[in-house]
This record gives sequence, structure tokens and C-alpha cells, in this order.
Amino acid sequence: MSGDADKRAAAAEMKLAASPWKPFEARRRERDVKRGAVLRVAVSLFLEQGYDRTSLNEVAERLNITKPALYNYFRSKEEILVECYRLGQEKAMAGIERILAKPDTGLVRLRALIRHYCEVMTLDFGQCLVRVDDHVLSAPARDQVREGKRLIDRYFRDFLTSGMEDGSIKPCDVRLTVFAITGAINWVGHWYRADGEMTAREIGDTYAMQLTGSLAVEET
Amino acid sequence: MSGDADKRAAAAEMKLAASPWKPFEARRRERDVKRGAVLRVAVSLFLEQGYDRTSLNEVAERLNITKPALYNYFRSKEEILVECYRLGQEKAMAGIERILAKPDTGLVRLRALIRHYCEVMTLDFGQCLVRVDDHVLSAPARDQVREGKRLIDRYFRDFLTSGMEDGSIKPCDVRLTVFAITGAINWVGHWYRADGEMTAREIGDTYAMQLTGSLAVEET
DNA sequence: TCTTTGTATTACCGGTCGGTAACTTATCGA
DNA sequence: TCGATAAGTTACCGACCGGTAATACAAAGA
Repeated sequence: MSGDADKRAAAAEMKLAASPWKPFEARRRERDVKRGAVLRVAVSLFLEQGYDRTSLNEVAERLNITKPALYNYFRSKEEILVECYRLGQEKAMAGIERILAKPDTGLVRLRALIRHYCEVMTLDFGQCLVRVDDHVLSAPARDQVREGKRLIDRYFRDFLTSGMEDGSIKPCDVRLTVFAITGAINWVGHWYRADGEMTAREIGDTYAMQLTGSLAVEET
Repeated sequence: MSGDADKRAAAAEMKLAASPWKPFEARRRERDVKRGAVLRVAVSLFLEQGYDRTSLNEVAERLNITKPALYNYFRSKEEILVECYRLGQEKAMAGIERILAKPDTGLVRLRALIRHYCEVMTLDFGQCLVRVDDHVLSAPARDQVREGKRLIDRYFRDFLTSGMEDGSIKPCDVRLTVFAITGAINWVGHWYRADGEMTAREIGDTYAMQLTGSLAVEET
């Protein structure tokens, strides 16, 4: 927020020494802020009313602009939704990379992923992944989004299988077990309410233990 | 199928003694068959393309009729969807009543319900419950549908709590546990394919044990 | 045989929505 | 100060879709 102002002030003091790129950057940053605002409003409306029943006029109205102005930031309505999906997947992947950063058993990693994914499911962009139907997208865009979903799913399977290999998890049907786990967590995106009884972290902690309860080799 | 023909033949033999209601009934039955055909085609398309992206023209086309003909059987597109939901819920409730018919422990009943609900999730009308978004409905219709969903959900909770009372299930957070179970099963409706590796029954049997594995008091 | 009833058709309407063209305005660099 | 660029605006277009007459037609009942 005040970072921009600070930089502008510093640049003014430096006079001619200031980089000519500054204003461009500032402008780009402003643009990104607005782009982000569009996405936040859009995803909120998509969750509230559904994608097809949310018109771009409504999105624009909540931002105090008009529909055509949106086309300064996005090429189409579909691109807006694809970006929403992407942001949700980005959140999930960020957590996965954090988990991969330090060595752990498959069980510990799986539990960490469950905890993290639960929190993603309490965010609008995360809920978008499971509450907005793929089918509204064109075939190529849908393939792209599904590729991202598969990528995340793969880590659930990887952690589970590596847990079976390192002995921290009992042998089981990987496919079916991962479906059960991801199904349970995805469902969080449907019933979670920010004003509910449980915080995102509490849900994550509970599910991390409960969903792996019958899988863990040593009882903690 | 041949029941109609049999009855018609019998009525013809009885001549004048035949009830004048026969043709009415036959006509009503034909009507119901056609109504059912509309619903089967409609739900299939809703799952394939989404509700909003499925036009009544498409539905009619697949039935080799025209759009206005649909209005002989339904008052609106919304009514079609509501009926699809209702049929799915009916399937679920039928199983619940069968479970309630004979006395059992909470655990046994919960497992039976999991098995049954898994099978419902492999049917089009069952999948409709979890894959077609509520939001496309008007407020009153949505309330009606959600009431039905809540009813089913309640039996999951009832069986779990009664299991805790009769000692067949360990104490746990009912709300969260049921969410985990129903989430996992609902997810079946998203990934199940009729041409897949597992049959509906196999999935049900596996999940019935796996999802209650950490809840059961006595290990079987 | 005449009439009625239900089922289907063709033609059409009103409204909405995504997207575009043309124009205005403000900001920044030179 | 002037020109270029970006970000808005108003006005509009074409397409589609749910739903509704108005009508044709076949079958059943009297």
C-alpha cells in the first residue's frame, strides 16, 4: 500500500538518477491490483450464484465500473474463471512445495497435505476448484484446469505410496483411499462457513488424524 | 413391458365385462413412461454438459420430439431438474427404509447406509444430487431440494449417534465425522465410471469398512 | 360418425448475455 | 506543451434460450 508512495518519493528525491522504469512498474502494479480485485469479486459471485448465472455486468457493478472495462484485464469471461481456478491451484501447490522442502515419512507428508488442503478449501479460490463445475469451460480450457487438478491429486497418491514404501502406512488400495481422502476434504469446500464453529486449522488437524487413522502403522 | 399387452389381451377376452378404466390407465402408463424417458435423457445431459448449458431443444432432440412437446409433461425446465433431484433422493430413501426395517446396531446400519449410498452415487439420478449445482434453482425449489438432502444426511448422523449409544461406535465428533463420510461417498459420484475397474458394490463394500475403520469398537 | 381430448408441430416473442466499436478522459514521457 | 498510451464510458449487435400461442392430427368415447 504505502510501498508505492515510498518508492515514488524516493524516486523524486533522486531526480534524474531515478530509473525510467519506475512509473511503468507502478502502473503495472496498479493494474495487477485491479486485476486481482476483479478476480476476488468474480469468484465470490461464482460461488454465490454459479458461473452461468453471474453476468459480467454484475461483476462490474460490484467494482463500480462497467462491463466493457473488464475487458481491459481479461479477454473473456472464461479467462476470468480459468484464472480463479489457477489461483486456487497455486495456493495448493505452494503448500505442496513447502512439504516437499523438508524430508519426512509419507505419513507425515500426507497428514501435512491434508491439513494444508483443508485450509485451501476454506478460501474462495480453493472452493472454486470443487464448487464451480468444469463443464462451463471450453474443451481446451477444461483440459488445462483438469491437468492442474490431476497434478495436485498425484501428490496425494505419491505421499500415500511413499508412506507404504517407507513403512509408515499400511498397504491399501491407493486409488480408492486417495479418493476417500480427497472426497472428504473437497467436501469441506461445500459446508465450511467462516462464521462456523470450527476454524480452518481445527478442521485440518482433525481430518489429518481421522482420515489417516486406519492407515497409520504406529498409533500415535 | 409385456404387462400392458397381457392386460389388454385379458380385457379383450372379457369383452363387455372389461372395466372402462382400462384405456385411461393404459394411457396414463404410457404417459408416465414418456415422462420417465424425458427425465432420463435430461439428467444425462445435465451431467454431461451442466444444467444451464443444456437447452430444452437438445433434450427434445434426443427424444425425437420438439421442445414444446416437453411442456406436455413438465411445466418448466426447473420442474424437470427438481424431479431429477427427487428421483435421486427417492432411491436413497428407499435404501434407508430397508435398513430401518430390521433392527441392528448403529455401526451395522451406518455401514449398510454407506454401501447403499455408494450405489446411488453410481446412478445418474444419484449423481445429479451432488454434481448439479443447487444455485440454478429458484429459492423455493432450492429449499425443497435441500430439505431432502438434509433428511438423508440426518440418517447418517442418527446411525452414527445411535452407534455411539449402543456401544458399537467409539465416541467422536458426529458432525465432522459424518461430513467426512458423506464427502468421501459423494465424491464417488464424480469419479465413478460404469466402464471402470470397480463395480458399485465393490466400492460400497470397501468404503463401508474403510470409512468406519477407525470408528468401530470391535475389530472384525 | 361426430366430438372430444391429448399430443405433437410450426412460428414466434421477450429478455438476457457475452462481446465489440467508437468515443472520451486522464496520465505520463519527451 | 504536445502526442501517445491506457482505461474508462455509452451504445449496440447477434445469438440463444425458456416459454407461449395457434394449429394439426390421431385416437378414444358417445
